[in-house]
Amino acid sequence: LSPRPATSKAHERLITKLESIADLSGTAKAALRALPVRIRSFEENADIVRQGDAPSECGLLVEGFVCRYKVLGEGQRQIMSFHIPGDIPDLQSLHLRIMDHSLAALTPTEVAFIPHAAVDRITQANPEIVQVFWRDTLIDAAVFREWLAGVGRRTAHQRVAHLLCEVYVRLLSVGLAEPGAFQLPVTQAELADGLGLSSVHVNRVLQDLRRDGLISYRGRYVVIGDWEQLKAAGDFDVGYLHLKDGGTRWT
Amino acid sequence: LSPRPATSKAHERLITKLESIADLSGTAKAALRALPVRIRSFEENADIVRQGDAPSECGLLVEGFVCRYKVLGEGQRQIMSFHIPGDIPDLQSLHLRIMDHSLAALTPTEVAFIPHAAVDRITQANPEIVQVFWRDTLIDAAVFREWLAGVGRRTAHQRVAHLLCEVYVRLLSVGLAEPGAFQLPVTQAELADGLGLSSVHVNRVLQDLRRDGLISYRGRYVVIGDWEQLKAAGDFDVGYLHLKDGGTRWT
DNA sequence: CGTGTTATTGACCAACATCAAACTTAGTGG
DNA sequence: CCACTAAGTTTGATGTTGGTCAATAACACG
Repeated sequence: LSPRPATSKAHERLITKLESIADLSGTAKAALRALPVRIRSFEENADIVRQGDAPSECGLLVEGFVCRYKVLGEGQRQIMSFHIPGDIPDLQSLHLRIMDHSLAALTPTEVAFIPHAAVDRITQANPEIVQVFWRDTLIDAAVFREWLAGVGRRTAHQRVAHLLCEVYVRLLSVGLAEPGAFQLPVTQAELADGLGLSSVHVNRVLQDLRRDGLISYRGRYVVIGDWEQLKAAGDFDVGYLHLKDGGTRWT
Repeated sequence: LSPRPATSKAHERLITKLESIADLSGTAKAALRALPVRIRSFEENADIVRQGDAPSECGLLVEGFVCRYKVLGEGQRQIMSFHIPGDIPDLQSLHLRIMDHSLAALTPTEVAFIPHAAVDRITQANPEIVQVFWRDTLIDAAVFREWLAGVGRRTAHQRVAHLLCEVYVRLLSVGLAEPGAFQLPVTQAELADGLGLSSVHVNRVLQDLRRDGLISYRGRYVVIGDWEQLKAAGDFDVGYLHLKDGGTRWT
């Protein structure tokens, strides 16, 4: 579907993302732009990759929102991360052949698939690119750690506030949020699955945050009422996102 | 302190560990054995690296038990992983300069520090080694995901059982557990901080597991009473550890 | 033996889950 | 433009897992 503009958009998204976490030389950017991609669309709720699969490509998210999740024994779901355009949520499949979790579209989505072989080639030819890609997967891990700490030790209020801060800063860092507001195209049940809470409780906490003026929202559009208080409520410290400038630009 | 035997032990530990998750060529092993290390000891409870540090070396654990942890706003602690000999818990510091968490010795510990410069050199010279190291950090991330799912969605009983399974299999896979039994040199309060529970509750759950014959222990020595039931109780599936043979050898 | 840490117990409590119903909203087709 | 529907949000009532506090018992170590 519309290969020309979509592919170049894919490449620009990727470069924007990588430049938010590291510096890229001209050569590196050129090499990245030469990466072959195959665009595919997914509808809301479709699985992009499934636990147990052994994919031979990585999916670069071009448009839409995506999550990683596991389904546990009793049929409960835990979402382990949300992803925004520019992310490659299954970059890890490059060296971990069997998926230990699934990837699903939370909105209608456009994904640019890049063959593992092409990624292998570009990384072997260009040590700078191994570094950024590796770094990107390490930042994923840092985010998992932060979530783990949150689910393990933070209250429901802190968790919700923290998540809002995280999504906002990440969107900002790739130019996908306006100052003070952003799209969060996710149901409260999905938030709950990411926060280790019930959707009922998420709803109540969101109401508290609105009542206290920290945020407001209509539909899936979130407006930040008081950034400082929201950060405080979420015990949020950007450090763990390892953005290029330490994230100072966004806080 | 005793450089000769300690260093070679460090290298053997590393190689054993890496061979549990990937195949290594002779060249790769030779290169790894040439890695310069500086051995240091830490006492129980000492911090090895601290959140906010920008280490210039990676620590390869040679002897002892180590954990990664974060301290949150209200002074609560969340342990995010336990590490056993052969692990390089801060390998990530290679591409994530500022530590977003701390590393502490849970027992008297021996760590072999490897300068980042040396790791950079060995990886640039040997694509096989980038792959294993990268893979190792990806497996760390997979473990975080599994813990996240556990803390988010599993009951206390499941979490405790799951953790016991995990530690057991990981020790087995590097030859540090006998069949059916292993050392777990960790207090119940530390387990609690890893599981997102209170130490009181961990104690009660452990008693249940003993009463039901799934495990038994004296001091810090755990004996598995019924492996199948323990796995079932913990909803444990080795897949996420991404061991070389899929982990089938250990289950 | 004493002393400090860790494990265990009991009583009580709170955060959050569950269940179920009502209300909104956005979309769809007539 | 108006039912009609399905998804999502909100509310209330009630239940449970696991937390907190505090005291006691076991150890381990010098």
